[in-house]
Amino acid sequence: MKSRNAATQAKTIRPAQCLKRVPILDAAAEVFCREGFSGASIDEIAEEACVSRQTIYNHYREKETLFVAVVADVTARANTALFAALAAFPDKPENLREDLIAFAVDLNRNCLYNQDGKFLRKLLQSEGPRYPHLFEAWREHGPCKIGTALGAILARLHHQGLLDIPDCDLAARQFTALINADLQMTTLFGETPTEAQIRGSAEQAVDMFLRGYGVRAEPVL
Amino acid sequence: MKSRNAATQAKTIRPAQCLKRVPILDAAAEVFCREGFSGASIDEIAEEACVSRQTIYNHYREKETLFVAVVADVTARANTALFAALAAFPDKPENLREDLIAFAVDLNRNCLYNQDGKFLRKLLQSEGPRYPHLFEAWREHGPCKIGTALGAILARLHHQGLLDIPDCDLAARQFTALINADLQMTTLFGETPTEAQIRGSAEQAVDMFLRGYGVRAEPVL
DNA sequence: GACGGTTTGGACAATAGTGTCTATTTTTAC
DNA sequence: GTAAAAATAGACACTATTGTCCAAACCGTC
Repeated sequence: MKSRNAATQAKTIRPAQCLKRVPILDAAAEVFCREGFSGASIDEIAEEACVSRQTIYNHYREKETLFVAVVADVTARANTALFAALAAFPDKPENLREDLIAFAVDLNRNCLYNQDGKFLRKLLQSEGPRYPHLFEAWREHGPCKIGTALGAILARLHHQGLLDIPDCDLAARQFTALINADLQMTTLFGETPTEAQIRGSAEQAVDMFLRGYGVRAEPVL
Repeated sequence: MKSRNAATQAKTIRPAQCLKRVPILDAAAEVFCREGFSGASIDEIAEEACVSRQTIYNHYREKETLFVAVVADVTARANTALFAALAAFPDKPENLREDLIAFAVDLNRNCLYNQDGKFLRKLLQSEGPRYPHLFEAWREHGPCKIGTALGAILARLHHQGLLDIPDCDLAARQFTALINADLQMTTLFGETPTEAQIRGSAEQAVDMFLRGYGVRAEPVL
């Protein structure tokens, strides 16, 4: 919005070997998550990062630039965690119930209910409409991928005769919904669920899922 | 935070017959929902309500008072809508599948995915941690009640031999989770689902629910 | 039409936050 | 050791916003 005369302070620091980028991004994620975009102040972020305010302006020209960088940072981490969880599902499951439960626990613990997941839940909802393009990369590589990728896994299980699923994409959405069923009340408080809650929720969800889609001869023990 | 000398402007307008309270509350809900608490300005609310800024300060001493009033207003509406949906479920369902679908549609359309539901989803998440007591009335009468009340309905259906449910409270949570399974991706965009989406989601959810908990002789047609 | 309660508009001080500039110091690299 | 890069601290203009004060205009009813 300013005239930005190219001679003086027109460029930010890039070189990548800077000690302060990571602390700034972490602190900014924390404060943005707690206060929202307009509620977060640069001073507060600087203090939490143990960094001078000017340093932040050196790296990111303005508040919005910093916010964009934080979102990119968090979404990248969230996506790699998501792919790791998907890749960890065994090709030939030996105990289907246990494998599904382990997958659900992994997904919830390392993707949805860790710090990054909390950030994305809150910020996407509050600032998403204002930055339509900003979370698009995450939506496409994250939640959209989880649908198709999990759908593919379920299709394989169906093909292997371990499950009986008419619509695999729908079943994938239902699976992710079920593993959150017990935890949504907890997140209403703004708290993060305990390990025991995550485990219990996953067991209940998988049992319901298998009751609906298990091969009807007898549920896998 | 100010000295507030009791002689001058110490009391707000109460008499209840004031033409401007409703427009103010509606506009404030809209702006708070769109901008968040700290992002919303009194001037913006006044303009949207077609009201002088001073009028707002006459009714509600400060921004926070207005916010509290808005939350109370919205939660009251949301709770009555919720009880209406619960009360509308028939005592002796004739066609269980259709009755459950109608209930799910009613719940989603009139409680979770209308304007009030959007407000509560967004504001509880962003401002909930800062006002722990503020949303408590809604949580107790709303989401907590929906669990027990829906659990009671399901227990009755189990008792009537129309369903086979080992844990009714768990089944209630799973039911609400399932009817949202298809819509969560839509809400990530900040959009509100269409009537057709709500209907389709309800059908898929009830079918899955009945596959898991229907009496196993034959699914109700 | 007079009166109390309500609404309005404008002016105002106080505060807080953004972004800039500059000079100085610390760290890193060669 | 020296030079470049990065970090710091303080002061600054500018803007936006909150909340207050006041006088005038606008209702309704009696």
